[in-house]
Amino acid sequence: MNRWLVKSEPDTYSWQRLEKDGEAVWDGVRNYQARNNLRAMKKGDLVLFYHSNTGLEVVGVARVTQESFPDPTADDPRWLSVKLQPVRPLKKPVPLKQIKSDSRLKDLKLVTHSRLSVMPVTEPEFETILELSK
DNA sequence: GCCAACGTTGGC
DNA sequence: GCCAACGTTGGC
Repeated sequence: MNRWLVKSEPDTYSWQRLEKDGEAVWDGVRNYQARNNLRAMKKGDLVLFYHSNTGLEVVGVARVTQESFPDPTADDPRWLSVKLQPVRPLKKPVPLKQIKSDSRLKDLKLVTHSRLSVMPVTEPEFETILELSK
């Protein structure tokens, strides 16, 4: 199983909305690197859900429920979407500030490549974030 | 609201 | 194919 992190501006699509909807089509990604990451997602992969712009914290864990398919909102079928379902909210959201100050997370793309919206997370990084959320 | 970082576009 | 100009993202 692989692990990922996706970013969303809560004003556009929040974790609370995902919980309410029960499942979401993760569309609108228009960046090649992010697209390649969507393509590599497998059903059952776990996904950290991060609020960008407002919030600036990891707020929940989601799961991939459908592997990549052409993004219904794109003209070009090469852009892809996946489906996500909420698993659980973090007891304590993990703020970017805390992520940046933890040496175990220094290679996380959220820190090193801040504009990427869909990124892989290693298992130790994933576990570290869950640990910080307790 | 500002600005740095990054990606994309388009002229040459 | 290079690079300047421009647009967008996202942290502060």
